[in-house]
Amino acid sequence: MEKEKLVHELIQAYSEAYVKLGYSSLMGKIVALLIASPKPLSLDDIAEQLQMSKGPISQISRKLKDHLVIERVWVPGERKDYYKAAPDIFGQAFENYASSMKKNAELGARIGALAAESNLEDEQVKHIKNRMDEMKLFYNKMEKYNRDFIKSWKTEIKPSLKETSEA
Amino acid sequence: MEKEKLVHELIQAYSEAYVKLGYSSLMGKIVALLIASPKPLSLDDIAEQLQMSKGPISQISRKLKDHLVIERVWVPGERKDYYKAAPDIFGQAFENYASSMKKNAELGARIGALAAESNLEDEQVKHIKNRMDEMKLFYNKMEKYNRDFIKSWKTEIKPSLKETSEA
DNA sequence: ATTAACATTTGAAATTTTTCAAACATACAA
DNA sequence: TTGTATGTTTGAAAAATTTCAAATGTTAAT
Repeated sequence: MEKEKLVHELIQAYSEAYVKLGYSSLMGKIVALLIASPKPLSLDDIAEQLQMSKGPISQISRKLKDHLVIERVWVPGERKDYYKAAPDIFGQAFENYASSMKKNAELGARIGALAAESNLEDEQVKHIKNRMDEMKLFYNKMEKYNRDFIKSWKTEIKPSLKETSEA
Repeated sequence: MEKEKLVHELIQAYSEAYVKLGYSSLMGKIVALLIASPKPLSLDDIAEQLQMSKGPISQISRKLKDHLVIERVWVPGERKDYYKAAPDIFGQAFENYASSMKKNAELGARIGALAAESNLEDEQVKHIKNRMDEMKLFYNKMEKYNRDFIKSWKTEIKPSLKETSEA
């Protein structure tokens, strides 16, 4: 299979995966493109490869950079901005997801507390309280697993890779 | 705080959370409503509480049922369909997420294999291969953690709750 | 078999999101 | 300072999604 097809497939798959995760299709495409590129790409490069105007690419790239999934890098002698995938892009994406899950634990805690302040004699309120306690417990446990996983990835697994694809 | 406000807050929060996770707002609302309800609700009940027409509710409910997040239950003497939150709704939602993550490992494997079939002399192809290997490794490890977590939840943590909110 | 009570599908309307092209802003070079 | 190369914002157009109301199926009781 030729290189172009390879990259195209990756972009396609990422585009769909990102949509499924609630992000924009363009986000997935940019991420895939940068993952596939050994060299940093400029906004113009990205726009050209994706056949799109620069406006949305500028916005989405900034958002991705804010979320630490990609990085802006300086290329000597160049005036343009260049972007590349973050050194630990998979780990970083996971950390973003994990922090959004954290909010679920908080939600359980918050609504549970409100229920407790309310009338616990009421059958439905009692029911809600129970469900929220379960929710809190679930997402707190999950948080712990998430922390363990990312730690093991960062300290043991990832360092064992020899690629030296680092910045 | 009164009960209505409580439920309203939960619905609001779930609606937003579901959108953030890439599902529809209505999905989140239905889920929240069923979580908050001690009794199963009919499509009409849901439509009335959410102040919406029944069409979309019918569609989304079926989708939620297909994904095992809610269940259809038979209410004696009633002709209507009734729905309730799945007994382990949090665990089930997590399993759905975990299975979508599985696809990431598969993607890494698939594209990595394609790269290997291709010209590994090419710098970019080699780069892609490396990234895909990392991806595969990451999501495989994650899968293992996910399995461990859900197992521990189902066998140890959840059973320790005494609510008996089961079917 | 007919009717009544429901769920589901459908096509159009409303809404939201994405994208574009152009205007604008910024920073560097001359 | 002026001009040029670049990134960003913006308002409108295009596309996709959500919702509704009405039509259509489906099931169960009579």
